[in-house]
Amino acid sequence: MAMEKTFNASEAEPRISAMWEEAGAFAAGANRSRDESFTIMIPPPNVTGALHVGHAFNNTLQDILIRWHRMRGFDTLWQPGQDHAGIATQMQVEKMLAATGQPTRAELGRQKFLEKVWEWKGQYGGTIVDQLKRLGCSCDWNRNAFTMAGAEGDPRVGHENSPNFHDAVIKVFVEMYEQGLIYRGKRLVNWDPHFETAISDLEVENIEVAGHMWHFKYPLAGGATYTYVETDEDGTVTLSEERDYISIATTRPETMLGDGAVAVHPDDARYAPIVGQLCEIPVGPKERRRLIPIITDEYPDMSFGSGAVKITGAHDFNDYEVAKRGGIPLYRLMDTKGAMRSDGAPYEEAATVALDVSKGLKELTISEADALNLVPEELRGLDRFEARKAVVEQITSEGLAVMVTESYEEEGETLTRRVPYVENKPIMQPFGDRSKVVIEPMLTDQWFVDAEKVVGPALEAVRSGEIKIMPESGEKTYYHWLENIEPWCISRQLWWGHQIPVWYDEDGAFYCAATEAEAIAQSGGKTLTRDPDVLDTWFSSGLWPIGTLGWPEDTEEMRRYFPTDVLITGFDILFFWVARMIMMQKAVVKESPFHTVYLHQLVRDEKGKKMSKTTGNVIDPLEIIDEFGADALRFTNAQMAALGGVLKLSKQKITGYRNFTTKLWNAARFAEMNEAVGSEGTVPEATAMVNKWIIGETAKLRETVDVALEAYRFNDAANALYAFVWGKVCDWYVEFSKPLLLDGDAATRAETQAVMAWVIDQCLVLLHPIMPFITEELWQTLGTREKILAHTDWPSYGSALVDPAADSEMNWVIGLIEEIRSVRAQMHVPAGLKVPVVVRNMSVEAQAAYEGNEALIKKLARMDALHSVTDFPKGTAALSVTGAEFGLPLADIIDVDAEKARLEKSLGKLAKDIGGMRGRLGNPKFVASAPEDVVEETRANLAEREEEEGLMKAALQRLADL
RNA sequence: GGGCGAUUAGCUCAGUGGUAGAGCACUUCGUUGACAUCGAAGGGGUCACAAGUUCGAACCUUGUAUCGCCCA
Repeated sequence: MAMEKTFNASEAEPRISAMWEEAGAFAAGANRSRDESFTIMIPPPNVTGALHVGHAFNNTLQDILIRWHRMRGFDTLWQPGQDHAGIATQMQVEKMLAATGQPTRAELGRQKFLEKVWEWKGQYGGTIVDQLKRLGCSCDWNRNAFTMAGAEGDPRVGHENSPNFHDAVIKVFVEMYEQGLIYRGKRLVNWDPHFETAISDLEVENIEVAGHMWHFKYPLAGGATYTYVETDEDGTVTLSEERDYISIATTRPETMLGDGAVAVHPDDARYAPIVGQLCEIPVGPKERRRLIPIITDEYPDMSFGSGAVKITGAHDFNDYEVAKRGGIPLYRLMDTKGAMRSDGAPYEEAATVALDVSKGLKELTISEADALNLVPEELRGLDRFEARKAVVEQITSEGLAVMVTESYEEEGETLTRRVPYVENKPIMQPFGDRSKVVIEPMLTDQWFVDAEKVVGPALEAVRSGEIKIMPESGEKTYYHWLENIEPWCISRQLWWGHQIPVWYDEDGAFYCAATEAEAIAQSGGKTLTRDPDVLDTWFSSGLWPIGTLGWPEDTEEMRRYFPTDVLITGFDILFFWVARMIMMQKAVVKESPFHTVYLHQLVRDEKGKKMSKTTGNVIDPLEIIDEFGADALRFTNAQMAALGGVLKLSKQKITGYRNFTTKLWNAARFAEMNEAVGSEGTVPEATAMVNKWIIGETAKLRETVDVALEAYRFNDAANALYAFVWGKVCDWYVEFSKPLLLDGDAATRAETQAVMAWVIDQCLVLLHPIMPFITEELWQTLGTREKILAHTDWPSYGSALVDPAADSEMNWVIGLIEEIRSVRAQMHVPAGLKVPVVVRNMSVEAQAAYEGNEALIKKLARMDALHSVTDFPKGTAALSVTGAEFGLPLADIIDVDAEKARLEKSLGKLAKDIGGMRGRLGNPKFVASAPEDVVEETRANLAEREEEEGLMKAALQRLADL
């Protein structure tokens, strides 16, 4: 049965996948031969997800580690699963409903809508699993988990064997609540007006956009005036005028309606005369303008704008802090959609109450202030950006905008006019990372994790080295965030998610319990209503390491596989997920969930740009697998995985590694054609130097690969394998073996077959973690095996197999062949022509090396005979080889000028090297301070180079005689 | 503004103190019995710049320039 010339990936991959699956090859503990476990938790892709290049990269690295450990006999588990992805999934299903003409979410109601989501999940939730299988991921697919498993409505499709994740989430919430780590509060949170839910700080993207800064006058109450004085650095007065207003700059005029105060810096002399007075918000019905106090606070920056800041505690995070410090009421202006409120009492009524508050006649509770709608009737119900326009217009038309003089051209003349002072300037605006709409700081009741209370052990775990974050720069980022951590808002006003286990009675008192029955019992038998909100998706994925192993039950898996070992994930979710997992596992089971975190960058296109649909530079890993095979993509991923490096994926690179699979295939094909198959796995005995040499090289490779993988240097492992297979086995060993296999005696032939078979097998074994498909296919094609390759033992041989004599002899042979080829090419000797070689002054070692390998030297250098001479004939090109003076007698063909140029060039290079080495050795300080082996090596090197130089010089001399 | 990182061959990037590397691209040659998805040979680099530490610096220190990323 002759092998095909190339590996047919599209035919073989599904077949091999099926074989692995049937064999249960990836089950937890498969091929286990020792006690240590090795566990990786997959970063659960969104259940809505489709495989993109980032997943492909990330999962390739995980699979490499998993397969490597499984082959080494560890009790290995790669835990797969999906994340329920609250917002993303709810969005996807709503889209589907709209596209298929079904009732909307609101029309369906909560229960029916959730049924639709579960249905959708059953239908499409397995997509990513199939795609990961195509990549060759050796997860224990029977254990596939889901972060919503066991929640209400779960029909258990696609994660039938996963534990009851929901119970774990609820238990943790209740426990953390009882420990005082979770609390409910009315706080300013990031509100997404599109999804009408609170989101966490991390889900907000601050993007710089073109914005405006308006300057308005807030008139002083009762027409009061003061002298406004500006001075320069020296204290010289630069401006002094009577004012009846205070000037305020704002980028958000629509929030003026909710102002509770104007703040100035306590050191700001300009406003000292009016601190404590009231001023008027210059918007709203003229007869009912609200008055607010002018207060002092450290927050305003005296050099920014006018130095005076309006304080809208309910719509700005900085103002919120000022308002809390100053006891300023928080007036909410918008509804959940980001429109101006239209609820509550008429403006006049609300404004009257607010005025009493400003005057100190009345105090409001937070809820009372929140109930007050201070939006004037004509603005109620308007979108916030419409309201902004209306407010600006109103103020300007009333003459309360700060005016500046602007010059303009008209009919060739330069004229001036007075215009409102509006600065065009870039401002940072918050956007929802999912909805892409402007986020509104909003005062709402939410649930929070008191992050400050759980952050300590998480910080300590990394500081103490219990958890190592790679690359190290990740640790700095981690510290920086955790040291400045804010409360984590975990409630979401969504339907798809873990519903918060809290029930309220009619009086608003609440009871936190795992079940409704327990809550009722707590309440003393009252009628209760459950909190409609669900938990942030990241709250549940934060429990991934234990929830997937059956916690809170005391399971066999928990005991065997927890704590897990390595987490491989993208840099972008260090805070979202990694830090929170550490915090939560520390809080719940008092252990670090893993000992190593490997963070990688985003996978980009070949130019380093982010892949995006709009740019059109998206590479679809499934198309790549179709075209080049999964192994080529995987090898490319491994090869580009330099720690901390930018990941640039190009089709050209993938093509190159696809070619590498072909190269490997053909080396195996050569072995098969020469019956060099059927290795027993034990290192073969060898007598021929060639065979001893390649065995030693293989041993070095195994060490290099293990050292690289141990250090998560996937690129080093991949590059070493590539260099070995292509540069050592294919370029040299296969060629060396030909004379032995074709013309050698029976014993040599048998030995070489055995060694070749072993070497190819070792290539397959060592390459398997990176390229599982082609190696498995070849493994089973080349012999009848006891075990599949995925379960074959990883070798442990090492440098003891290196034979120094074989090593130096073969390197000498390679050097000689390369030198002959080089001279031939530069002298333009026809490629097919066999040439004689002359030699003199051959050392014993050189003679032995030559004679031991004459057949293959002759073949690979295309030489016909070696003649010993006492003097080189005229027109002989000298070879730069140690241990003997070799030459190519090319009297008829030699191009004297070309040969002179060649010699001079190599002499130039030699002179540079020799100069450097002599300089160093001539420096007594070098000899005194440098390590002995460095000095020794330099001496030996120098001697060698000097010998070469002598040969070249003599050759040049001979040319001159021609 | 704060933090982190990068700058090495035409391109993409390895290289943590001891002779500057790989892949691709390029040039020349090749129907050599595994492979043209191939083989052989070759050209190509003041390691961003400046100063310092050192016997010795692409590598360590400081500064400068340029470019990224994260956070405000």
